[in-house]
Amino acid sequence: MSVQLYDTHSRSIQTLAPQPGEPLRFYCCGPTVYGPAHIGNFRTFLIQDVLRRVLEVDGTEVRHVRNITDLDDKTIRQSQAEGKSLAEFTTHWTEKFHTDCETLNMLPPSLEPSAVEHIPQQIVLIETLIQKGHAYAAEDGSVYFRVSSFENYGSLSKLKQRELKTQNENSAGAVNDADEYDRESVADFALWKARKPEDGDNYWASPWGEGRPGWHLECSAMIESSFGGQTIDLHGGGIDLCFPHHENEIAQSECAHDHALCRHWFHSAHLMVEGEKMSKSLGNLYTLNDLREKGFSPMIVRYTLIAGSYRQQLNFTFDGLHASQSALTKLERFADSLLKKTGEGREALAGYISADAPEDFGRFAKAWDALRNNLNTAACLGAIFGVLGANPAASLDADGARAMLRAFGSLLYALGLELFTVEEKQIDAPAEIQALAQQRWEAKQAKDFAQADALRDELLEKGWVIKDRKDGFELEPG
RNA sequence: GGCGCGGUCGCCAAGUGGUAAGGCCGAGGACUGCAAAUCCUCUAUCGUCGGUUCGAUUCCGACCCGCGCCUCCA
Repeated sequence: MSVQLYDTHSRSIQTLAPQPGEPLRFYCCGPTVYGPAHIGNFRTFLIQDVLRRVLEVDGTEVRHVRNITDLDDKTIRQSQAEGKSLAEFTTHWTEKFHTDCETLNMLPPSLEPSAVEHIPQQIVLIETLIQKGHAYAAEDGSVYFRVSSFENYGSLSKLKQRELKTQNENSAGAVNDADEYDRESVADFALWKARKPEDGDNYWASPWGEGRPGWHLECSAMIESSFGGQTIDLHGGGIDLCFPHHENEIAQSECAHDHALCRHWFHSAHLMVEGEKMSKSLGNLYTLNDLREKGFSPMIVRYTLIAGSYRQQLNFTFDGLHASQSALTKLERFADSLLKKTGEGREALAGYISADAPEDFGRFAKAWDALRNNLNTAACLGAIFGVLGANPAASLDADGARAMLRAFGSLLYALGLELFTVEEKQIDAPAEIQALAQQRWEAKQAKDFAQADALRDELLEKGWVIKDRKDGFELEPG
C-alpha cells in the first residue's frame, strides 16, 4: 500500500511516505484573504484535499497544515481602501473562505497558522540568516536575502541565477525597479520591508526598524513553527508559486536550518475559463457564489474541478459543469440501486462513506489504484463508470450490495464527493401557470389527450415546460 | 531566450510497444396516449514528417500549433 505522486523537484514520480512513526508532514500555501477565493484557488485546494483523503484511505496519518496569508501588499492595500483595520478585514475573508471550504466538502487542515501571528518567529529567522551571512539590511531598514549566498538557488524551478538576471535586464530593457536601489542584486528578495506611509498602521518593530515581513518568509516561518523545524515530507501549491515563492522558501529555510525544507514538491496546474486565462479584466473570474447563482451546486463545482489531471491545465466551462451534473446524477442512481438491495434509504449512504477502506475494493480495485497512482482522478472516475456500466447491483444480494457500497463509499470519501446534495432548481411557477398545469394533469388522467396537449402547448407558449413524473408533474421554465 | 504542460471520437478526457477507459452531447431501440424521465445499444486508429522495432498512438529526432511560468496571481 502506498501512494505515488509526481515530485516537481526530481521531475519524477516518487512514493509518498512519512518518516517512521511520524505522520506525513504536509504543508500547503493557503489563500491570501483579501477577497472571495475563486474557483482557480479552489482547484488547487481541492486537489490537495483529495490527496490528503487518498492518503488517509491508504492508511497514512497526515498532518495537514495550510496557512492563511493575512499580511501582504494585497491585504494591506485592500483593507485600507475599505477603511477597515487589517484584522477586521482579513477575519471577514478568512471566515468566508472557511464557509466555502466547508461547502465544497473540504476537510479542515490539522492546523491553520496565520502570517500575522508569526511575526516574532519571522524576525528570529531573519536574524539567523543575517548572522549566517545570507541576508543583509539595507539603508532604509529593509532586509534582503542574498541569493548569491545559496548555491542551490533555482534548483526547484531549474532557473539558473544567470538566466534570471539576463531576463530581468532584457525584458525591461533596463533594470529600473525602484527597490533595486538598495539591493546588491536584482535576484535578492525582501525578508523584511521597511515601513512605508501607505502601510498605515500595519507595521511592527524589529531590530532593523519598523516594518513588516516579506511574503516568502511568512511561509518559511509558519512551516518551521508548525513542524518543529524539521524537514517536511510534502509541500503543495499552485504551479505559479514554484518560482519565485517556493524557491525563496527553500533558500530561507535551508540556509537557516542547514537541512532540506521539504522532500517532495506537489504543484497543480492552473485553470482556464472557456479557453481563456482567468482574470478580472476578462470578467471570467468566478467564485462559488457566482456559480451557485447560476444554478450550479457546490458539489458540481467540486466534481468539475477534481475530474481532470491535476498536472494539466483545466479548461473550466459551463458545458463541463453540465456534464459534471449529469455524471453526478449517474453516481446517485447507482447508489440508489445498491441501497435498494440493502433495503436502506439514501440517508444510510453516509454510513458507507469512510476513510476506513475495505481490504478489498473488489470491482472498484482499478478505480482505487488510479487514485494511488499519481492522483489520477480522471482514470478513477472512468473506472467507476466502467463498473456502473455493467449494472452490478442487479446480481447482488444484500450482503454483496453492502460490500460494494463500502468500496464505493471509500472512493467517494477519497474524492470528497457527497451524493444527493445537488440543490434542485426550485423555481416556483406563478399560480396561474400552476392552475393550468393542474388542469392539464386532470385532463390527462381522464384520458382527454387532446385537451391535455392543448393545455401543454398553451403552457409552452407562456414559457413553461411540463415534465410528467410517476405520480405527478413538474414545471420547468422553458 | 530559459523552465514546463499539452495537441486522442462534436466537446471533456484516461491510457498502453501488439491494433484505443470513461463522462457529456448525439443517434437508434424499449417504455410512454405523445413527450419527459429511466433502461439498452451505437460512434475514433491517437498534430505532421522521419527513425528504431516483427509491430508505435505509446520510444527517439525534427517540425507545426495551443497554453503556462520566468513581474509578491492557487
